[in-house]
Amino acid sequence: MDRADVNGVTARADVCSTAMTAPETRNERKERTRRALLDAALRQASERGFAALSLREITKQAGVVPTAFYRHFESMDELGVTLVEESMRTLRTMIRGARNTPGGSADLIRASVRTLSEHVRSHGEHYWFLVRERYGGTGAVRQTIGVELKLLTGELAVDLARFEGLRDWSTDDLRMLADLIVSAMLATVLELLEARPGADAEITADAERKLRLIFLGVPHWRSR
Amino acid sequence: MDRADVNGVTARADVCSTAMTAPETRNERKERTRRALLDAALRQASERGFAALSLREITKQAGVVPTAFYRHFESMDELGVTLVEESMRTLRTMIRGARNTPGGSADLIRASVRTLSEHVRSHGEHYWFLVRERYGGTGAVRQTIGVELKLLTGELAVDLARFEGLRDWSTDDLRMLADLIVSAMLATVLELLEARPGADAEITADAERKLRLIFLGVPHWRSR
DNA sequence: TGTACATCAGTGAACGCGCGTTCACTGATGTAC
DNA sequence: TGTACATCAGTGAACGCGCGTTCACTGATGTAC
Repeated sequence: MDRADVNGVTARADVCSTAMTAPETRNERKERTRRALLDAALRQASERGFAALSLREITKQAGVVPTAFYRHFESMDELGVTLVEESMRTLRTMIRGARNTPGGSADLIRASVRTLSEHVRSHGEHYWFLVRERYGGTGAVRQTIGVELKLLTGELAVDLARFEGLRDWSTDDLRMLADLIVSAMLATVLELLEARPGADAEITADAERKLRLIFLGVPHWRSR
Repeated sequence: MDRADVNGVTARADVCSTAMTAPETRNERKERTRRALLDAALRQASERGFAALSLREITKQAGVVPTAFYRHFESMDELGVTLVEESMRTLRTMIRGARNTPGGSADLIRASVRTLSEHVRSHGEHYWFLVRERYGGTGAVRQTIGVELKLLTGELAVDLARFEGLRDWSTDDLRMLADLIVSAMLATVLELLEARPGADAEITADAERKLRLIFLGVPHWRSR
């Protein structure tokens, strides 16, 4: 496969102009090329890392000539930041999903971990990208992810403050707890990504146990 | 600086052949070039990631012509694996140091975290390399680190088994606990590496609190 | 509706550059006698 | 100790390749009248 031929629309339109194929405006076609570029970049970045990407390979996979790249992005960095934003949106969606599950504390842990693992399975490339670039990346991409993760940790701390045994915890202790949870869950994400798909149940059970252990300590915590 | 001039020995030997400068055999000089290559590679890899290295830049920094590289390594991959081994040796030294500190449980946490943070400060490049390639790397380098980290976690689990409250824990629970500790400490390492040096005290205090919280849950753990 | 013009996504040739790797070489160090 | 030869770390020219980026272009789509 040499060209993905994203823009073979013209031919198709000629063949079945009277059928129900969308007429597709110039803007729509441009947007489609843009997506093809982002998708190709995400796929490659989640495999080899963003730093190893080449503009020429991306455009080739997107079925477009190298110079066309500049019609959509000013530089690879701009594309990278766009990918961070999209991946972060995925992550936030997951967290919102986990937050909104009803049920008691034990069920909440189980439900949250399940939400996490399903999300990792269905958005693997976004999670690969985030984990990879968080630790292995450079420049704007890496930094943006770091900042966004700190924000998410902060939000989680606020969520935690609403729980029974945590109401009287200091802000700083809550942040510490949120931090601990986030790093445990990031490790879980990496395990899920690296594992053969069959091992999901084992990994999620493990993640649940880690969270359970952490929360077992909560009632006995003294700030000083 | 164009050349590091690792091998400017001849000139020096000419000038002060009667002084106490080492005569330096051919083997010693070769070893010195090898080290210069490894050092240059480690420095660059810990900044930009191993995947972004170029053989030509490494040899330039080592003060040697590109083709000389092949006198020491068959490929960049071979050099990479050597770097993993050296970094892992550093990590193991640290863990051995932490293991051998005497004192009670609370002191042990404090002393271990201190050992960790001092080690990260004095071997920053090794830790950058490990963290970067563990998550962001590819191929042999990444895989080797993953395996070695699993081994270390296993050793930690064995260590934990000796503690009072953990004697009757199942092997699997101990591994889970060790896993949790390792991921929390890896997150701490990354924080230390990214922080301005002044923030060390804060970060280590935070790491201590995380470990304390985890161990608070231990007496209340029920395996099933 | 039909025509004349503007827009602009995608093209393709061309550029200079740093890359990894080959090869035959040089000349100081090491070794055998 | 002195000489003749072997070793081999480092050299430098050369190669073909994929890279990012420039530029003038084409021709379908969109717009104004």
